[in-house]
Amino acid sequence: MVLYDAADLRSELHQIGCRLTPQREKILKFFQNLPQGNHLSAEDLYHALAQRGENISLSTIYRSLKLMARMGLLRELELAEGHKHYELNQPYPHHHHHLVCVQCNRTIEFTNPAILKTGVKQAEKEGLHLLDCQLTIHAVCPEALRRGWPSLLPSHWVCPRALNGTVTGVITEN
Amino acid sequence: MVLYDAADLRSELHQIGCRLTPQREKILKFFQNLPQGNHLSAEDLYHALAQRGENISLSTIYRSLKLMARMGLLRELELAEGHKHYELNQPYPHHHHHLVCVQCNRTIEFTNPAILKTGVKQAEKEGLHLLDCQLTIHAVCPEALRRGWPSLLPSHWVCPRALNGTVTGVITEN
DNA sequence: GATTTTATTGAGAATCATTATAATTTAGGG
DNA sequence: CCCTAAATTATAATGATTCTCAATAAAATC
Ligand SMILES: [Zn+2]
Ligand SMILES: [Zn+2]
Ligand SMILES: [Zn+2]
Ligand SMILES: [Zn+2]
Repeated sequence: MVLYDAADLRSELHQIGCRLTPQREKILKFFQNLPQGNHLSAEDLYHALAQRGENISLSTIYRSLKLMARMGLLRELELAEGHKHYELNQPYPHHHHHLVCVQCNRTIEFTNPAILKTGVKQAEKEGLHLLDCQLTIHAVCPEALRRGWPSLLPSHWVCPRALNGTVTGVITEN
Repeated sequence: MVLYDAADLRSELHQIGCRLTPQREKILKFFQNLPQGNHLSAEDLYHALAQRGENISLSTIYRSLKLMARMGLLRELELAEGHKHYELNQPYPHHHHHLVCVQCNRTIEFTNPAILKTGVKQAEKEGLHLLDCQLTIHAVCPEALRRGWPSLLPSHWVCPRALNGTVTGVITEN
């Protein structure tokens, strides 16, 4: 786990012409003390801090999250909920990915170094500078499947799961 | 490439208690005729169809995109722009992933069967029904790096790229 | 330490994407 | 062809995020 103290953070900020403020310090510290596996929205963070007596305005929360994500201190996640979530950005070997149930939003983390390697290779191949690399697996729990969800899937839908499956419709070579 | 004609689409829709409408037919057909590598937002699609003289209301566009994504006909993508993008959902072996420049939004597709395998394995392990599996690689082009972007990255930021890199701050075992 | 400069904060307005509402139209089973 | 439920449309409403600007506070300079 990588820890930035106030001095580290000040130094990182100064390098890009930004200042260390109590708000930024508290936000980063909050993420550092958050148990692994938590993914907070701006609103989540706002309320969590408020509960601790730290009243940081929502504007500042949004601004800080974006800034710190750009700085590489936080990681911005698109899970399955319509708003962004953030977590501490842990470099390899703590880099991980997410499996999300689109029905109940349960999120499971898993590591897989091969994926990061793929990202490194792909970015290199295209001459780009890699920033992040996220595998997001969308799924539904069996309970959800039983009621509601399956009715919206074509009965024979086999996509990505179907490594060798058949599909209806005309299949043409492309 | 998988092609659904009107009859196929009607059948898919009827299975879930929905009707075939000219709007739905036109939208699907539009995606089927779209060159590989295009990723349209709702607004994009709205305008593209309008240009062809097909005036489908934005509400219907939004509703159809969501429906078809749930049906597995389309794939919903979270690229780097603040709105969703859609493409035809091609099952394996056409399943692919995306490398995005967060500066210019250029998006490059690539295939990698190992990633889908990881998704299948992970979902299975957790007892979930896999729906989709997307590796999204965020990067910036060198031009962007030169001006602007690098200034917002700590000079020594090495994350995910740094398979063996060093990081400032206190590193503790976790 | 006081002064000056400039980034940052906070409250609220504004914007953007998306979803909901309700009246009208239409698909498709009978 | 008729009837009912589903779908479309225009519009309002929502929700997340960003913007604006006056007030505040870092930190560079004196
Ligand atoms: Zn995580
Ligand atoms: Zn959430
Ligand atoms: Zn694509
Ligand atoms: Zn776009």
